[in-house]
Parts: sequence; structure tokens; C-alpha cells
Amino acid sequence: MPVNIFHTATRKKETFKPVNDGMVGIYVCGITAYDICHIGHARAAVVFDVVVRHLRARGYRVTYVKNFTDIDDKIIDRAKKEGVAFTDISERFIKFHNDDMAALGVETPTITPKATEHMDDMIALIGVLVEKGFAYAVDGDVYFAVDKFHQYGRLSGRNLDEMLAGARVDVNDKKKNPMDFALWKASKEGEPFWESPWGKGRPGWHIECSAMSRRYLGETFDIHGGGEDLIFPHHENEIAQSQAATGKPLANFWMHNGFVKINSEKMSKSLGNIFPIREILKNYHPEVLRLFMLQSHYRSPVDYSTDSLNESRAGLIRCYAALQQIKEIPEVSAGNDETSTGVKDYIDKITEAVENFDAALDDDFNTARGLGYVFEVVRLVNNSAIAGKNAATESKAAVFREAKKAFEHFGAILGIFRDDPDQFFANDKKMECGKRGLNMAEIEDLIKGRQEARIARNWEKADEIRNRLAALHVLLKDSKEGTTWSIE
RNA sequence: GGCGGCAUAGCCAAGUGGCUAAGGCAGCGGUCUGCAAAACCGUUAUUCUCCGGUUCAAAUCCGGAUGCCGCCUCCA
Repeated sequence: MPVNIFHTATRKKETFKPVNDGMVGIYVCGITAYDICHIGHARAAVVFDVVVRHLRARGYRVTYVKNFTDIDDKIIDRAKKEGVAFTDISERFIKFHNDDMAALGVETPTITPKATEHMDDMIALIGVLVEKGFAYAVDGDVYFAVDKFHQYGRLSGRNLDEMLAGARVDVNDKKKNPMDFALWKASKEGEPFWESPWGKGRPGWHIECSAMSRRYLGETFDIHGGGEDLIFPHHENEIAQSQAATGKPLANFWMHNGFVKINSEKMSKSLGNIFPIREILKNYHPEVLRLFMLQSHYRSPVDYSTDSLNESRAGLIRCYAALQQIKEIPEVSAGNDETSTGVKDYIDKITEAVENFDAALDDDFNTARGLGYVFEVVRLVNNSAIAGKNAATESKAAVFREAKKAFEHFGAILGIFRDDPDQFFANDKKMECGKRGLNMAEIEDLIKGRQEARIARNWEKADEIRNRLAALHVLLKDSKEGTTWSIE
């Protein structure tokens, strides 16, 4: 089954064909390290994490490059404000980023290059552009001349005249054309700088990606990704720089993930609605956040709210309850009962769900559809557990074994189901109690009291205690083994 | 002003020409249970914002209207 990918430049799904058979080179624009990562960064990271995981599962050898912008105006500003070196800022936030990504279960990319470590590559590339007449130097700045590159605007579907008509471009009389963008900026007094043929300065924002993708993935590679806000101007400019220099296409597929909105509003500093990843993870299991993101297609906008996160939590709980059921598979010699019709039926359905899941991912990484099949297996597990209550343990084990395999597969692609089910529920309880300021020991005491009342068949008292707990959103579950509880 | 996207049940969300319009959350009825919870079974959109058109056939294609959103400035 081929993988189909929506290509931003053509606005169509196209069959993926790698430059080199069996290999994939993918470059994703990472963060500018000047602040804590928020939920928007989380989405981009999770989306491309799943893209890479699925391509690997499909047998491709993937080289995944995600850069750090560690020199930039915003980093310099913050360093000035704090009175520290710019490297203090970039290093601090790269570390925070790495911690957040690890917490989210995002696999580390193959290569995570930093802009400051590729100055020579950038300067060389700018040199080529000047030499070929695509760029010009003015007073220590170097600008790319957009009208020299005739394909400018092709990725984002714009043309220069239209953009100039709307014209909210910055005033800068050094530029020949207002749409020209900086490849190199002369440094001001007291700012960090690197030596270059044009004097002391630092690179423009876009050039680092052109230089680093070329170094690690070659002149033309397979997939270039990022948030949809990067389509213009960042990716447009990358294309201009790279293709002007090499005369070859930069990437064959451009993928862009949609934005995270907050309660239907754009996330922005002025609205004060920026949610750092680490804040959210204080209150929710990281997989809740992943599930929330993956329940929508990666190109659609996603609307973050406490309610929607709670819904995802409920869904994840449903999955983990099924995982808990199949955690202990009875040890039996396989074979005996596996051919009985009921068992075969379940196994066939699970196999089919896994195939459908893979097909959904092949279709432009449709995780939302894929999750439908995950929940189908959840239902099959619960269903077979009931139907097989009195069945031979061999039958049950056969179905559970198949389901376990399926969940391992789903989890490996989506980056969820990595927790032990008992651990998951214990953790969930602790988190929810913390959120609501509930005392776990007190709850346990009340439950103990109810248990005594139940043994004495004092249903009235038992129910009274349960109602009291219910008012605190504590939900009880009685079983033969005893009473367990969770937070609603 | 220019470019683009979206509109599917109470909510979230797949589906882009043809089997009964996935799935999750919430609700309702039933089974189970001392009663519950969980789980299971059943149920909740004769219809996909509206109006026209193409077609044997449209949520799906085309045209128009309305509403919402994004980009054009740093941004995942």
C-alpha cells in the first residue's frame, strides 16, 4: 500500500515516492529557543512524530532532521533583558524543549542541528547566491532579490504583484524590492556577531534551514514540514534560497500542520492564552494530550479547551480499561481451541481493524480515522471478555493475545499506550485528586467504612457513604476482589 | 485590499461520487449488580449551513449566498 501525502504546493494528495528507494529524508522546522514550548509546538511535534513512526513502520529508513534556531532577534532581546549571554537563553530553552518532548513521548529526531553550529554553511550559501546574482549586499546586510527568482510565491499560491498591492511590508530603503528578505544582517554594537565577507553580522532567519537541510539531507529531499504559519514567508523563502543556489527542487513534499486554537480563539500573547506544555502535563497524562491532538486530522485546526481534554481523558481511560483486561493473559499452550468459530471471528475482526488502521495512516496520516479502529478493538476485547466468560481459557487467551499485538502496533505508531494500565489508573487518580484538592487517604478511609457497612449488609449506610463520595466526584466500583475507585 | 481554508447529531470528529453517513464524549432504554459503577446490547443526523446546477446517482463535483477562521508582520 502506497502512502499518500497532501502536498501544500499542489493542494492535493499525492502518492509518496522517495528520492532514494526505501529511504526518507524529512526536515521539520523546530523552535526558536527563546521561550517555553506551548501546546502549538506540542501539536507540530506530535504530528511529525507520528508521520515518522508510520513511515518507519512501513519499512522506510527515515532520517528525521529538526533544527533549533539558537540565534535570533527574540533570543537577543531576552538575553539583554535578563543581562545574560544569548547562549544562556538558547541553551536553557532547548533543554526545556527536550524535557517537554520527552514527557510527551516524542521520539528524538535523528539529527537536531543548531543554527550557530552551521555558520560556515550559511555564509557559503549566501556567497553562492550573491555570486549568481540572486542576492545583493548593502551596508553589511545581504538581501535576497525576490524578483530574480521567478517561482517565488508558488508554494503559498501568491504572486509578488498581489502581495505588493496589499503591502503591509516594513519600510527599509536598503531593499530594492520591499518583499526582499535578509540573508545576513549586520550586527549592531554589543550584539553577537560572526565574521563574514560582508562584515560582522548574523544570519537571517530563513537561511539556516536551507543550509542545514542541504547538509544533512542533500539538495533535494523527500518531505519538508512545519506549522501552517510557516508556509509564508519562511518556507517560500527557503525554497527561493535553496533552489536559486542549486537549481534543484528543495523538497518533493511539503506538509503543514494546522493550528491549535484556544476556546475558539487564536493563541497569542496579547490574549494571554498561551498554554505551556509543562503546565498542561501537571494536570493531564501526556497521552491525553496526544490523543486529543490525534483525534483530529493534522491539517484541521484543533480547538483546545479543558472540556475537550477531559473528553480525551475519558476515551483514553476506556482504552486503558481494555488494556488492563488483557494485561494478564492466561498461560496456556496455544492451539487447542483457537479454531472454534467464535474465537476465529474475533481474531479476524481484530486483524481487519489493524489493516484498516494502517490504511488510514497511509491516507495522509489520518489518525482520526485510525483511532476509530483502535476503539473497535477496544470493543472487541470487552465483548469477547463477556462472551468468553465461560469459555475455555485457551479461547480467551487467543483473542487477548491478538488484541495485545494490535494495541502494541497502534501504540507504537501513535505514541500512546506506553504506560502500564495499573500505573496509568494510579497516576490518573493522583492527578485528579491533586487537581480537586482531594485527600486520598480520607477517601480510602470512607471506602473502608462503607466496606464494613456492606459486609454487615447495611445498605443504607453504604449508599450514604457512596453518595458523599459521589459529591466529590469519586466513583466507586465494587467487584468480587473488592472496591476500586476513580475520579469522574 | 489580496490569497486560502472550514461549515456533518447535544458537543468533538472521520468520510470527498454509489453498500445501513466511522469513532469518541454526553444522553436515553435494557442486561449485569444489594443498589451502583465499569462493560455489553440497543438507541440518538431519512440527512451533511442555505439556494441553484451537473449526474442514473452528491455530504462528496460546479456556481452563488451566508457564517466562521487562517495567512499576507514574529509565530508550530
